[in-house]
This record gives sequence, structure tokens and C-alpha cells, in this order.
Amino acid sequence: MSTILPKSFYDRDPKIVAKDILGKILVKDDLEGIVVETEAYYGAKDPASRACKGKMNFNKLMWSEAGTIFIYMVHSYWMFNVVTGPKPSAILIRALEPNKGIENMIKNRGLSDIKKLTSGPGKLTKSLDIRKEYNGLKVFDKNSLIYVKNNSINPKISKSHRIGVKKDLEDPLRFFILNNKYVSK
DNA sequence: CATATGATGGACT
DNA sequence: GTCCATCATATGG
Repeated sequence: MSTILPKSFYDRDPKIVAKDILGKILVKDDLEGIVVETEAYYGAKDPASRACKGKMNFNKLMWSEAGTIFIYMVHSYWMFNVVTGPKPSAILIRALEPNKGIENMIKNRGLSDIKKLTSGPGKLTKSLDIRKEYNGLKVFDKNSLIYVKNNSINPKISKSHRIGVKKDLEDPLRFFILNNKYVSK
């Protein structure tokens, strides 16, 4: 029986949450995907973070409670983030492994290549039909349209520098499941 | 298989 | 106008 991850799960350092959420199941409606790749983002000390230049209208959700969904658009694709511990900070879900509702994902995405369905941050939001209307939802609330289920698998985790980031920090902040074909390149 | 490049839209300076 | 936490295509090996 899978349980929904509680708020306390997210109220920790983003690096810890990013690592622990790998292998868990993201649920949106009847669509499910296993989280296989994430990145951690910090606040003022992180030059790649949207929050690095202070609290603005568009990024103020990063200061709300842990477990809040924060969606941001880059290059006309939606990025799906969850707010974590010391504010402002968040994790970015970068890739999923399709688990349930694959037919609908294909429909949402207009593509039949399963490998390309959710193997990137912009692709998974399109496949799950996640748009900015979901901004501010609580991911630990079982009545929410979007939530994360626990999963008993214990994946082999690897880490690296972040992708597509202009100025990265020294610490590797990207986490992914080893040998999973849905991890983005 | 690999690397390169242009399109994309919202928010900032 | 400029900056991106991207993607799909095109081209070469």
C-alpha cells in the first residue's frame, strides 16, 4: 500500500529531498510516473536559482511552505518544481518513467515515442498536462490533483552537475537513477 | 551515435 | 532588446 509523502518529507534541505524523491511516484489524475531525475535549487547563494535576486512576484512561491508546487516557464515549456526546506529553495523534477496512463500521455504530447514521453523537464509537464494553473497546490495533500506516492523500491542513485545551467555551484546538485533510460541527456 | 543551431514565450533591464 | 532551470531538427561519423 503506497502512502502519500507527508509535508515533513519536503521540509528538508533540497539536496536531501531531491535524492530521496527518486523512485517515488508522481500522480496527476490517472497519470503516474516514477521520478527518475531531479535537481536541487537554493536561494540567494545559488546563481542558477530563480530566487537568487530576491523575492519577486513571479518567484514568491519559493518562499511558501514546503511541498508547494512552483511552476515556471522557460523557453515556452513548463518546469515542475516543489518547494523544500530552508526558504527559498526547491527541487526541479527533470524526468519521469511512465508508469500508468501512458495512452493519455501520448495523447497529451502528440507523440508515440515512449522514450521521449517524459525524459525531460519540459516533456513531462506536457505529457502530464501540467500548466501554471497548478501553481500553489500542495503536493502532500491527498485531495490535491497532484501528489507523490511512496514506493518501496530502493534505486541506485548517481549525481552530477546540473544541466543547462549557466553558472553552476561546485556541488553536484543533479540526482538520477542509474541505468534508467528515461533520464535526460 | 554525436554535436550544433534555431524557435519558443514570459519576465526583466 | 536580452536572458533563460528546453526541445526538435539537421547534419556528420
